[in-house]
Amino acid sequence: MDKLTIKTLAKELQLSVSTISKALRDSHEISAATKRKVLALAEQLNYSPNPYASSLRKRKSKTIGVVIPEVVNSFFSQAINGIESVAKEKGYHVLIYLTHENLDNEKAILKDFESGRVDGVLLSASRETINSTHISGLIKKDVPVIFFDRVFDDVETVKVITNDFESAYTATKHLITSGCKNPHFLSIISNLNIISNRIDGYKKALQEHHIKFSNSNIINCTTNWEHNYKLLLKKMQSSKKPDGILCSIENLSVLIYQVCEDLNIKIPDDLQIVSFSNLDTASFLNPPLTTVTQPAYEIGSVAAATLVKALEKKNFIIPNENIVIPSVLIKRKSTKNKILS
Amino acid sequence: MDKLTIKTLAKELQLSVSTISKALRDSHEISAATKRKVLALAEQLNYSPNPYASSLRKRKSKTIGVVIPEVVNSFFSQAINGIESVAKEKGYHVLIYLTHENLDNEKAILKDFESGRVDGVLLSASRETINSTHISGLIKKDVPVIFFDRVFDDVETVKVITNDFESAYTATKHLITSGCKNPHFLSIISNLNIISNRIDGYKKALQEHHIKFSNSNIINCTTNWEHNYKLLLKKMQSSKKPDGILCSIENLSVLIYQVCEDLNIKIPDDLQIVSFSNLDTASFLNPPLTTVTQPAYEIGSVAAATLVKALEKKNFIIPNENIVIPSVLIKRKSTKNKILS
DNA sequence: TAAAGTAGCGAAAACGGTTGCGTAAATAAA
DNA sequence: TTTATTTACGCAACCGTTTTCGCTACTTTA
Repeated sequence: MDKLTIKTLAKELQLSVSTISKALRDSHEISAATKRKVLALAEQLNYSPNPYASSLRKRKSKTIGVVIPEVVNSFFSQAINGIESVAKEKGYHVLIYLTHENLDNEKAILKDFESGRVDGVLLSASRETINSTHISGLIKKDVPVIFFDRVFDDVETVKVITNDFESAYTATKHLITSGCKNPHFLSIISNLNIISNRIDGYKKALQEHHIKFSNSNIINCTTNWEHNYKLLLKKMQSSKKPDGILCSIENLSVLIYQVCEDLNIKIPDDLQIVSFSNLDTASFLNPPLTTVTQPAYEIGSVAAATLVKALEKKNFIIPNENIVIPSVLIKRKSTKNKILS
Repeated sequence: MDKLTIKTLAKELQLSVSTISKALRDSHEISAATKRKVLALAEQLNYSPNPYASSLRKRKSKTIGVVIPEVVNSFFSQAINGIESVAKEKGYHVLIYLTHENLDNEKAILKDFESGRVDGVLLSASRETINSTHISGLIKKDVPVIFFDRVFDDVETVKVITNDFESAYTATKHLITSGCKNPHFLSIISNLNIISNRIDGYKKALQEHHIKFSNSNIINCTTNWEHNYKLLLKKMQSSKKPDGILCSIENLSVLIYQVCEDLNIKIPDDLQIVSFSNLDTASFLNPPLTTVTQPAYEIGSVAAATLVKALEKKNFIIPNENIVIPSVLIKRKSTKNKILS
């Protein structure tokens, strides 16, 4: 079978390729009758235009690149869901890349994007990322980059985020009013805004309740599960062990549950826990986990919609703006919900 | 700034475009000295070749299309993880498409692939899919399609699956030997192989233990959460209510936990549950959920590796073969683990 | 020394659409 | 009827690479 191109149609209908092309794109230069004939034949032969030829000529790929740390994660998979829904609606295709929380991977991916493979980028930085210098190349090539969730302030673009500071503040306050005297902050070492913002919110709550903060209140995990486990095990057996934990990373909440089980620490009696988490199963954990639930789907869809809108404009300028979609604290049984006066 | 193409390099170095192209691709026709110069300039100018021009010319996109029902799902996100890892290693890009369990969406996506957008396809069918007729167009255009997990026997290609029949058999047997007299099968209406295979495995276990099977033993859910909830609620209050459930769909396990909580049904005393599931949180549910855990990552990576291998061959032929990677039954507290003689 | 082979590079034709411009015929305006 | 305008289409350049083929100069072999 011969390859089926626009030329096939042209020959068959005794028309020029340009006429076919215009007819297929519903140009006003072409008569309705001709359009009908062309569409009919295209349909009959099951013709579909080569996207790469089109992309080459139009300098548009109708493709967006999504760069995230990981996919096995409720937050990110929900965000993808949101992204995909608007991409599909707007006729865009989505390329997915995982950094696995590694900065070099992130750099390599963004570098590849300088080839023009994608029209725009949706990026959630890895935990190793310390600034946004590595995206300057993309900006220079007029490839818009929109950040979501894990953003950097030093780059002038749209950042779709949640209210990390307030959420951490509220969550910590919830721990304290539920009786915690020594709430800790469980997280990862990172230069990420979301982390520092959450820490700040946490600190503010401590301050308001006259609980003095020390650096040992912050438990920093790594990517090494074994190491993290031992770290937490040790922490939970120390003399000044926490009676409350604000967990900043969804995956770590499972870890702290594990440690509590192994050490026979009762939640919430011995330790209260609230975690930033989008787990569907939060309410069915033992005990049900109090969560700061982020609007992951919305963050993804808003980021994608903003990007697409920019791409469709003639001379798009990405405003330097934060779009904040608030998280919600869902109180469950891993905290006591006491009301203190 | 002028656009940076192979011509820019050619002009700068007083060489022809073909020489540049060959140098960049490390052709033996080009001297080492020239290659060095070209590479150096390319590096210096931060040149990266246009992938669409290359794809057009080479008729290869180095891109694979991944079509799955949903992404907010431990199994599929782990599978993506596996797919991405081999794609990255082999220099392939991955386009993600979600069917949302809808056959029309699936058809539309596969239809789009006939344009040559992707070199190959990794497909896990939607629950509505009843056969594989809609992929014949792709096959005709020599776009290899490899199925994973949710496969169809009627298409001659590689199918990467797990041992659904045996797993369901083993899981059901586990329920029965743990004391269940009336184990039910919780699932969805679908023509999918995985469903019928699991039902067959379930039936075989019943038969071996002389438990008579009736159609009412199979609880069929839809995509409507509310409807499913009511259905289960009713089922669990009926006179012949189940004392054991084999849940065939990960998402439904949360539902049954919810119903049990609302009806104050004790797990595992009143109802034992085992679910096909890849939830990280399974061991921390209340009670910990006995699961048939599928090798999701491996299924994804094997499927991707097989596809890539086929794509790299000159005249690839996709063998008609099943690659079976076994699941493992992990017994936890949602079943009793009694040992009956 | 002549014939044959090889190394290194360039010209040009693809790959499959898109688009600015030109033009002939048809229609409208003068 | 003449002129201006519109309609509908074709021509050909172009998007940025890749690849075949041909050419020259140089090296090897008989």
